[in-house]
Amino acid sequence: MQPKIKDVARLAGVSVTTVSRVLNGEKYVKDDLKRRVNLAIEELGYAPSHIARSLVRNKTNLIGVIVPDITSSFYATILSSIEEAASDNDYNLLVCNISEDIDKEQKYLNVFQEMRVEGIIIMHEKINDEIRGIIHKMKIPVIFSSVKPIDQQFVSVIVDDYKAAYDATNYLIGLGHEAIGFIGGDMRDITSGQNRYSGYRNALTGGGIRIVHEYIRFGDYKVKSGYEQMKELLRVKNLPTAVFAVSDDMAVGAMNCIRDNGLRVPEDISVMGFDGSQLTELTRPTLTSMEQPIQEMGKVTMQVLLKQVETGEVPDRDIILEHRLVSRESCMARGKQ
Amino acid sequence: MQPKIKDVARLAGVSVTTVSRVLNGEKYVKDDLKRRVNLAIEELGYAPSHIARSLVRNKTNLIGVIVPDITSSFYATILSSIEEAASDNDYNLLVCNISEDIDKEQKYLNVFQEMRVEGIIIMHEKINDEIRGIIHKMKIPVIFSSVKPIDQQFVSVIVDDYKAAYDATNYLIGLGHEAIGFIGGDMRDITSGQNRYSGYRNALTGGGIRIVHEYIRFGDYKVKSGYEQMKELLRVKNLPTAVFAVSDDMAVGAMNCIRDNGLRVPEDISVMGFDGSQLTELTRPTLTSMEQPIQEMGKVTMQVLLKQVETGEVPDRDIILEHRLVSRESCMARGKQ
DNA sequence: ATGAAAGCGCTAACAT
DNA sequence: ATGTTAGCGCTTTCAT
Repeated sequence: MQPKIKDVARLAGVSVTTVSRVLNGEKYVKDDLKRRVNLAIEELGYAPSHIARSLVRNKTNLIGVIVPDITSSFYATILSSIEEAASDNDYNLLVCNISEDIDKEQKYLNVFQEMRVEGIIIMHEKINDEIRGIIHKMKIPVIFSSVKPIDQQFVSVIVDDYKAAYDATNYLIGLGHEAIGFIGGDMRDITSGQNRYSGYRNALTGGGIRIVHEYIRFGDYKVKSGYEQMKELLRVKNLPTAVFAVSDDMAVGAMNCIRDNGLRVPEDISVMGFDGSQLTELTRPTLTSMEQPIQEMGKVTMQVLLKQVETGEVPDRDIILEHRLVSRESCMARGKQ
Repeated sequence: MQPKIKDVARLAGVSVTTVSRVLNGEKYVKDDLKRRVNLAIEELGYAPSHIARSLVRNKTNLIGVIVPDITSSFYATILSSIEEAASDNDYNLLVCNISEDIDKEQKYLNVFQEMRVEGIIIMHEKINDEIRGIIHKMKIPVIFSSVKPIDQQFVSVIVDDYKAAYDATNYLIGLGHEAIGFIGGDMRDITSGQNRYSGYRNALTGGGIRIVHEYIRFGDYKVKSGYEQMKELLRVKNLPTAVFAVSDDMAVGAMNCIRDNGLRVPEDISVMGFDGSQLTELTRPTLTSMEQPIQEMGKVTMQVLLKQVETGEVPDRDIILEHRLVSRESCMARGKQ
C-alpha cells in the first residue's frame, strides 16, 4: 500500500494542509517546515495520488486519442508528435487503436467519458451517426487531425487536400505525362477521398487532358490495396506513364506491382505518393511524394485542442497547414529514359 | 458539468446506493427499480466516474507502457497487440514514447506512480541505476517485452536471441556462404546486442569458419545505421557474400546501400534480417528474416503481467517464445546466380 | 430489498 | 504561517 499525504504529515510532524502546500508550491510555508516535509516525502517515496487530485480539482489532465492503425508509419508519426506535445504540457494520453473496429471505438469513447478525459483527438473520418451522437452528447472538446468528417461542427487540422492533389497531378503533367493513373482513397472520406480525387480531375482538365475512366481506381490507403489496384491499371490497353496514389503506402504497393510485372519505375511508369512517411526514403527508387507536415500536424493539433480545453476558445475554422512536394527518384519526365 | 450518481438517484426516485447496485450488476434490486434507474441513466447520459471509482476501489485498471520508438514498425506492432490484450481485459494503457530521452522516462515513471498504474511494461533494455532504483521502489509489477535487462529480478518475454542468431547464421552457412558480414546491435544490450553476436560467432565457429574482424560492425538497429555500417563492409578487400543484420530496419539499410553501390541483392550479396517486421514484404527483393512472433509477444506480455497484477503470481523465469526463419528473396545460395 | 452514512486521498475555504 | 474541516463522486458496511 502506497504512503498517503497523512503519512507524510505525521512523519514530518505537520498537518496535511502544510504537506499539500509544499506539494503545490504555495508560499506561506516556512523553509524549515518545507525542508522537513520534503525529507519525509523522500523517505517514504511518496507520490501524490493523481486520482484523488483529479477528483477534487475536477481536472484529469487526460487526453483521449483515437488512431485508425498505429502500425502505419503515418499515424505512428503523428501520434508521436501528439504525445510529445502532450507531455510538454503535462497532459497524458489514453490511446485507442481501433483498427477498423467500430465497436471498439464506441467502447473507448465510453471509457474516455468515464475517465473524464478533457479532450479527444480523432484521426479518421469514418464517423457514423451513432458515434457522432455519442460525441455530441459528451460535450468534450473534440478535434480531428489529418482528416475532416462531414460535420461542420468539428475543427480539423489538415492540409488543403484538394490543392495538394491538384499540385501533385500538375507536377506529373509538367513532366510531360498525359496518361496519368490515379489510385484514390475511400470516396466516403472527404479529405483523403473526395478532395484528392477532385484535385486530380481538375488538374487534368486544367491541363487539357481528357479524363480516362480506366485510369481511375480506389483503394484503402494500405500497401496491399496499392498493389492490387496497380495490377488493374496494368490491364488497361494503353498503360499509364505515371500513377498518383493518395498514400505513400499505396504508392509503394504500386511500385512493387510494377516491378513484379517486369516494368521499371520510373523509366516505364512514374509513381507519386502522398503523405511524406518514412517509407519514401526506404524504397528503391526513393518515392516522390506530396508531403503533409506530419510532425507539425500532431503538434498543432494538440496545441489547438489544449487551448480549447483551457480557455474554451474554439477556432472558427479548420487549421490548414502547408503541403510540400518532395521530388525523389520515382518520377521522371516522360520519354526521357 | 457531467451528471453524477446523485442526479441519477434523484431522477429515478431512489437512493444512490440503489443506483450503485444496478451499475455494478448486483442482485437484490427489484426489476422495477432497475428499469427506472437505467432509464434515468439513459436520459442523463450518465457515465460513472472512473476517478471516483478508482479512489474507493483502490484499483485503476491502468497499465503503463514505455516504448523506445513508436514510429518503428516493430514496436508499433508489439504495442498494438499489447493494446488489444489490454482492451480485451478492460485495462487501459498509458503510453510513454521515450525516443532515447532518459529524462522523459523518469518523468513518466513518476507519472505512472501518481496515476497508480497497476503494472508497467518496458520495451528497452537501457536501464540505468537510477531508473532501476525508481522501479524497485515503486513495488509495482514490471515486465520486459522483447528485451532483457541485466537485472535478474525482472521477467522478460523474449525469443532465444542466441539461438535465433545462431540459426540465422547457420542458414547462411548452409547456403554455402563463408564470408558472412554481421551488423550487430548495441553490445550493452543483452538480448539484441550480446546474445545475437554470440550466436553469430558460434555458428561460424561451429561451421569451421574463421571469424574475420572486418566483417563485424555494430549499429543502432535503425535503417540509417544499417546503411552506414554496410558502407564500411563494402570497403573490406574481400567483400562478404552475405550479411546478417540483427534488425530488419538495418537489413533494409544494408540492402539499399548495396544497391546504391551498384551491387545486387542477393546475386552479389545475400541479406538476412531479424524481427519479422512489416518491412520484410515491402522491399524488393523481399527480405529473408529471422522472425520473432511479434503479435504473440505483445499478447503474452500483457497476459503474464495481468496475471501477476491480479493474483500476485510471478513467473519463476523468462518466457521464451519460438523464433522462426522466414525465407524470402534476399538470400540465395552462393555462386548460384 | 432498500437506504443512511462513513470513508477512499486529496484540496481549498475558513479559522486562528 | 499553520491547522481544521468540508467536500470531490463513488462503494460499502451496517441498519432497517
